Amino acid sequence: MNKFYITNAIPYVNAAAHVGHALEFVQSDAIARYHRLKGEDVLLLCGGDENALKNVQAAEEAGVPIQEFVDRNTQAFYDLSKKLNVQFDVWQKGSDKKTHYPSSQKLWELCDKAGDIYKKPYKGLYCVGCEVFYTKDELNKKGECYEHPGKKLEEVSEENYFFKLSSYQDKLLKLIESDEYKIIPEFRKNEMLSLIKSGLSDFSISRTNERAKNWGVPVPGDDSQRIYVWFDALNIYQSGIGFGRDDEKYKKWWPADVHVIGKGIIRFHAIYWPAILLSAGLPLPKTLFVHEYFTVNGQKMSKTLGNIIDPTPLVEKYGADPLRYYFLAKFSPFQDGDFSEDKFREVYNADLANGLGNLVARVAKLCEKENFEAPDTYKVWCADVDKSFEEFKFNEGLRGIWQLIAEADQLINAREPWKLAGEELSKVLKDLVKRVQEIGYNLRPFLPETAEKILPQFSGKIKSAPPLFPRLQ
RNA sequence: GGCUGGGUAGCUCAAUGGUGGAGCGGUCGUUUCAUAAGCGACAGGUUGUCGGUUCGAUCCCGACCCCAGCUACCA
Repeated sequence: MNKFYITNAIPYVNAAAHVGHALEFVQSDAIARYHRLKGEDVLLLCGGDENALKNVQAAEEAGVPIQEFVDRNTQAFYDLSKKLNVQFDVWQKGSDKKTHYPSSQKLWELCDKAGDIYKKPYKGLYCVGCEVFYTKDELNKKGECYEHPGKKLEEVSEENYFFKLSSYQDKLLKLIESDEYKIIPEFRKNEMLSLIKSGLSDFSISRTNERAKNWGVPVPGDDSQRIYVWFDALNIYQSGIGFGRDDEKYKKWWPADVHVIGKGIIRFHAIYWPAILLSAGLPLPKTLFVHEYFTVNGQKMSKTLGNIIDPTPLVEKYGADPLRYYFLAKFSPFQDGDFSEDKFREVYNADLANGLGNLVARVAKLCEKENFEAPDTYKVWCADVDKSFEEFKFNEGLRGIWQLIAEADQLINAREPWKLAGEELSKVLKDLVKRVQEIGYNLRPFLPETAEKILPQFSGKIKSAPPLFPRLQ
């Protein structure tokens, strides 16, 4: 049995989840379910990026101890995943001292042994908002960072450890160019290639305890420093499957078959991460699937704009599958798409209530009246669905399924089964039931709850049931 | 500023170097198995602007305008 290891990006837990997180959860879950249903041995991982300094700041602001703060926030993300019927097999917390700490320290030691970690005094412009050092050419005309215009940068000097990213420029270029580490979509791959060609600089991978406020994974062999963000956060993909503590498990699952991420963190996944793994002598992930973002009225969601949409009330109001459908069917993963509840409601009525739900209801009723007994479930994957998971174009797979729904509706109108009887009627019903079974079967990775209602309803004696998706007024 | 993506019917998007398509919404007709659902029909949009290449461009080239994103701690 083939293993398939997929990771969802580790949410940054300094703030609450928004619909964008929900989108990625659902995408990862659909991919994982598809491969699981294909008979592969699948593991889907997510977790909490908890060691970042912003968490410390946010916790202080909230007046809550750091650990309690990250536990609470991470839990909120996990709860959201459950509400969306997303099945994470592993939820790895970055602040877990037993599992994650030793794993990140091992990774550090491997890179250190390879001679890729060195200490040097670093003097730089530090943005307190970003918790990051910038070089002059990374700042706007006023010498401020783009994320926090109006905020003056501090000149800070401290000794940090650095990772020799510059040594891996040529190797990375080859690996990405050849698709040995495949970046999807193509335009993101090209973006990364040109970034690598423009030259890579070494990056800082530690902070003093003071700056880190004693939060995060201690640097092995130097208790005055903590491992800094990305070196540690990316390693959750490994620590969650036993790296550094359970070799058997790690060897079974690593490397990741797919990392699912949003475009905002592509550099770290496309460049930092493979370089770190190369240094440590570990296998590289196979595919990086980079999705775009939700916008609201054409603009990015941001705290400063105050246009962040909380998915939780939406799931509670409409249920997981309607949202999953809207996310997966009505957006291209490779293009920003505008999210709106009004549009969602329109889609709900048109596609779910009038389309899928109504078809299931009308066929069920026709069968019930005839005491029709279903033949075995028709178990065939649609070509559109297979293709959509190969290419990560979930919207196209669902479009294919909705084509089947339209064809079934057309068939009913054409054959008018309510006017038929006997042999002729059962032939039509048999055909219709087969179609509904096919639809239910293919719906499983996308709308698991709905599929789990349709398939049992259309086996054995078929009975009418309450509407799958009551029409919204 | 640099880089990326995009500007096509009310909305969301697709398409090809050769008389501009789909879905949704809307309008009209029709059916009754069904969730006031289904089916059928209709929709005239100077395909961002200006030039160029071409027998011919929405699709190729150039310039420009507009929108969005990334610019090293964003799903």
